[in-house]
Amino acid sequence: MSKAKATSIDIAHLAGVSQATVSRALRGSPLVSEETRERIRAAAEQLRYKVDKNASNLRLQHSGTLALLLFEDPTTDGSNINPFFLSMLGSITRACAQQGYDLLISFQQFSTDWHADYADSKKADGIILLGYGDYLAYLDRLEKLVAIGTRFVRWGAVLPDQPGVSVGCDNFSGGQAVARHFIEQGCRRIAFLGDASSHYPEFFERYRGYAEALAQAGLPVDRALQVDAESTQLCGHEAMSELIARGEAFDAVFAASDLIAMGAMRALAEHGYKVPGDIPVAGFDDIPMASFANPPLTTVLQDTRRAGEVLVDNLLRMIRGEPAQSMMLPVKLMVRQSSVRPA
Amino acid sequence: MSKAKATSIDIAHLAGVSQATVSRALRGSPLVSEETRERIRAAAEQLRYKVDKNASNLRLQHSGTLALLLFEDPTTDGSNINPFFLSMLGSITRACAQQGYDLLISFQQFSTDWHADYADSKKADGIILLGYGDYLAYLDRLEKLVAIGTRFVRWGAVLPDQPGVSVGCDNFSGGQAVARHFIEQGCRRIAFLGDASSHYPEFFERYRGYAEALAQAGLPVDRALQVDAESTQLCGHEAMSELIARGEAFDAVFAASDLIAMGAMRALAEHGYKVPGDIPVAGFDDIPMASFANPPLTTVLQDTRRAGEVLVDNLLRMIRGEPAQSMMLPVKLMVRQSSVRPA
DNA sequence: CGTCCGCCTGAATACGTATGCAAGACGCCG
DNA sequence: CGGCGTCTTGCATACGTATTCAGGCGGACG
Repeated sequence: MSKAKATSIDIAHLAGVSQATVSRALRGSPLVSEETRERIRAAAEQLRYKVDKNASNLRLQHSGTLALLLFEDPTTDGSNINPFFLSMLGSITRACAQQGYDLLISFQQFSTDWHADYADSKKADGIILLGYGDYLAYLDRLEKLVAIGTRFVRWGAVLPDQPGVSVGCDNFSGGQAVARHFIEQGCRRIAFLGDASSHYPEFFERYRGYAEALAQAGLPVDRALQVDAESTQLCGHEAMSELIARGEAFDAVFAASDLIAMGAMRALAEHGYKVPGDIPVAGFDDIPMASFANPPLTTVLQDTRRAGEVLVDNLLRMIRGEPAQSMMLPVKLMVRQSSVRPA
Repeated sequence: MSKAKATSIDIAHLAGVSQATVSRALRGSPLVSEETRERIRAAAEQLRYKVDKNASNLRLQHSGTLALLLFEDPTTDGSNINPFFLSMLGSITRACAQQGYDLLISFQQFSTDWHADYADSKKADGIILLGYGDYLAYLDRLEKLVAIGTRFVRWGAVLPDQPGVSVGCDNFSGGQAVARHFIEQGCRRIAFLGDASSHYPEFFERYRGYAEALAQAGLPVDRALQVDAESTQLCGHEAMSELIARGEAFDAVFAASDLIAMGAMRALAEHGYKVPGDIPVAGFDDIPMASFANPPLTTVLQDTRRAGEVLVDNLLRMIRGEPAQSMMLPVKLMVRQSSVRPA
């Protein structure tokens, strides 16, 4: 085995043609005769030749790669990533592979100045943005990305007049479905655990759906039943404990994410509440853990597989210069044991 | 905003120097005076210049990128990836970032002919191999990788005389610890759910540790208590059901992975066994789900954070031409409720 | 005053591929 | 026999950066 990697010139030499012909042959150009192509293919095989992507990309001015930027709350210690995003990551990877693109992934502190390094440096043809965080603080960066013409799509709440293309699930309907599910069982004071401000529009949409369902049923929306919480078990535990400490009466808990719900269930148990007997609970996301919780957690399924495909598809469309649109994906209420009061 | 990306020549023009000086200045060469460097930095800032990685990599003959190849059993439907590997992925990403490398990830069907495309095509300087699968079938590919001089490390069982560098946890001791934990509680017929052949050396090592602990306690190793299972909940459920159907008496279950354990617990419940009252259960991996199982699952913790660091560190060492060694990481038994019989 | 040296800069080139342009071979038609 | 079109190939060049080599400038020293 010779040490140096073979180049197209080596192949040309071996096959008795010019380097240009080698390049054409291997890229499937119709200009080269089948006979020559076969000879070149054999030579390439023999020398274990692989096209040098750096050279190729430089020449072609694209990279055949997408970048996935995963933002994290600086609060999380980092060893365990939000499982919902991991699930998205899996489906995005798969969608990329299917389209013949490589995927570069990078974890970003939400605070750092990331802008569009990957795209600017031509390491990636486009960017996928994923992660919770303070949306309003984030907005001006999105605008900057649009201004400099970076191709990107983001996962998150889909709202009117957003910069760039966004894909997200129908958080509003999801929130509505959960609240209705509780209302149908006779619950009247449903707590909401999760931030509910425009800084966190995904949670906010879930909250708005919940509030809408209450209003439609003629029930009051009591802000005393809402407690801020980021999407971690710890925050869920704290939020639940705080609500209990407030002494406010409640007869159901809607957590804005499954992690929050699991923390809340633990806190409820610690305070002697039975789930769902005393207090039914529901979450949002349908992470794999949800169906293994004790009791199995009612939640709202986001179709991550579909989401990954849509994200990648939209991004590739932008890269090709075709029009791309923001899109809202349907959700599905998964009723499990945690939310159903025994009759 | 001009459409075309700025190049080093544009910067040179603007700063009134040559392209060579721009390159030197931005790479921190001591050859350029501080005053000039500052002028160039300002010009680069103004034009939003970013080094073109493709050109840079072509010139430097390296990519500043590592590739992570994640193998999957063809059996899994693919929408959900083994959470343990996701956890590894998270820690590897982090370790890469810390070292200033980008990470390219790719899911591979175990059967496809992957060899070393990423490294050969210079998209990555080295490769990390991750995933279960038939080790013996896989071996000749590893040997081929070594033969063509591809830099790679793999996660898996660490055995004598393996091709290349491997990093894995101490599966043998882990298996031993679990078995001892059961034996101390008076269990004598401990079932083992998971493949136990040299085709799946990680599980096999766990099995060997288990067998060793039994032998040391003077207990017989009964092959009738072992059932093959791959690392999914479904397989765990099937394996457990089969063992019950066999009518073989058993008084504890050691599952070779947490997913298997969770499937097994469900099967036990379906057949009316209480865990841990009737049958204590333990798993392996300590995936995040384990502590949320019902009851919380006793398992063996693999330190994925450390594992990621060691993998990346070893790989970078190889890339730099320094010596790298296979390495076995310690494990820790996490005793939770699922394995402790009420007194 | 000439020479040498240290410090900084520019010209030129290489990295490996893809493609526009020109041209050779061949056949066909006028 | 010349001209034209088709099919295939080679030559030359461009992509943007990093580095080698050569040289200019000023000061110090003999």
